[in-house]
Amino acid sequence: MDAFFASVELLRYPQLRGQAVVVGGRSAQQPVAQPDGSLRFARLRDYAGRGVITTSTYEARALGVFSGMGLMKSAQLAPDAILLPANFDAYREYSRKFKDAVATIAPTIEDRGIDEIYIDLGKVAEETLALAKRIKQAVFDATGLSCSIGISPNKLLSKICSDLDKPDGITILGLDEIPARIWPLAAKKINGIGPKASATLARLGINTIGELAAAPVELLAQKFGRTTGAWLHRVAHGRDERPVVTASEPKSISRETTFERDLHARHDRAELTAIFSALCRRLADDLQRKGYASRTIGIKLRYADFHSVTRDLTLPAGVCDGDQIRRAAGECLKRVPLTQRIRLLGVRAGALLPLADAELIPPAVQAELPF
DNA sequence: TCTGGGGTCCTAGGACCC
DNA sequence: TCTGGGGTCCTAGGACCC
Repeated sequence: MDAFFASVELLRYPQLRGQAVVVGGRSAQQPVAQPDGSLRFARLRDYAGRGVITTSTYEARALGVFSGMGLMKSAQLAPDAILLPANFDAYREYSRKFKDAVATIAPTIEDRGIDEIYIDLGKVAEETLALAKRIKQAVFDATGLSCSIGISPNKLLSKICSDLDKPDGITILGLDEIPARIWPLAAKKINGIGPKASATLARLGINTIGELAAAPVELLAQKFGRTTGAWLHRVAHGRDERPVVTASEPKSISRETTFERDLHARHDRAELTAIFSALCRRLADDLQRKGYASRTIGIKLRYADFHSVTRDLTLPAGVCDGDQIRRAAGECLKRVPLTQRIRLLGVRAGALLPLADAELIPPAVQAELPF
């Protein structure tokens, strides 16, 4: 989906169309109704506090403002951009709508998050371009939103292609076109090559996918390890055999929060304890609502210097009760250094078991366990 | 007053078992 | 008179993605 969160907001506030708009910031102000009936929108320059941009419109991107950028920094680049708080319930609703719309045409769909899917078109007997147009039309009819589609022989290439003609684009690619259309692209366009790997590649003089394809696989194996080296070689040649996976079970569920100001374990103990317990309760709610128990409870701390640590604890059986999670997480907390101020606290449930057939730790037994 | 929140996958070492 | 070779589970960290 194109600029998904921002585009959903524009459905609600069509008067903002054509303007630089960003979504993000937990404490961002909702628009305020004016006496004349119009809405007054917050501007980036008015924002104070922590937070990042989750999505920006293409007009905002033209000003250098992208997802992941800190709001305070983006305010310097685009002080007049409109800032809207995120409305996740609405995004989930539109996510459901666009996926359902695609499923009426091609039901073999792999979920890749709130705004992205892979579709297996192998069994859909229709000319490719007409099919792509029909899918886009179905998405638009269901949501009023545009999307960009890449069609190719595999997921790796389709993912790259979907990005080549954004927004509202269609890119169709055959294997014979890899040298001309894929090799000139930056190596980090490959899903799985992030900042670290591209930096390592750059140090080897490898910047494009074509340069990666031409690199000796022994060199890649030497710098990245055998498995990753062989993978880099394969993907640079456009090779990918992964199937479209239509169903999967969650591996972990977590809740975390970044504080408005860094907190100290001793000095701000009461506040930290309240936040910690609230996170555990929300995690317990999530688990029960989704029908899972967890056998491994973990915590995450991010210190003021942004360095993070995790600790986890595997239990003899599953838990999904807030107090039990709180106690297990409390044990984890004891194993973590607490001298530096803390900016983030999180709680995670791993080793998930379907609640229906999970062996649980009864609360009465829990009291006797060493945590 | 840089740097969210929710995930997945991989690696690597140590404990423990046969 | 050194101490094999598998295997699984647990823990911690890190890269990466949406």
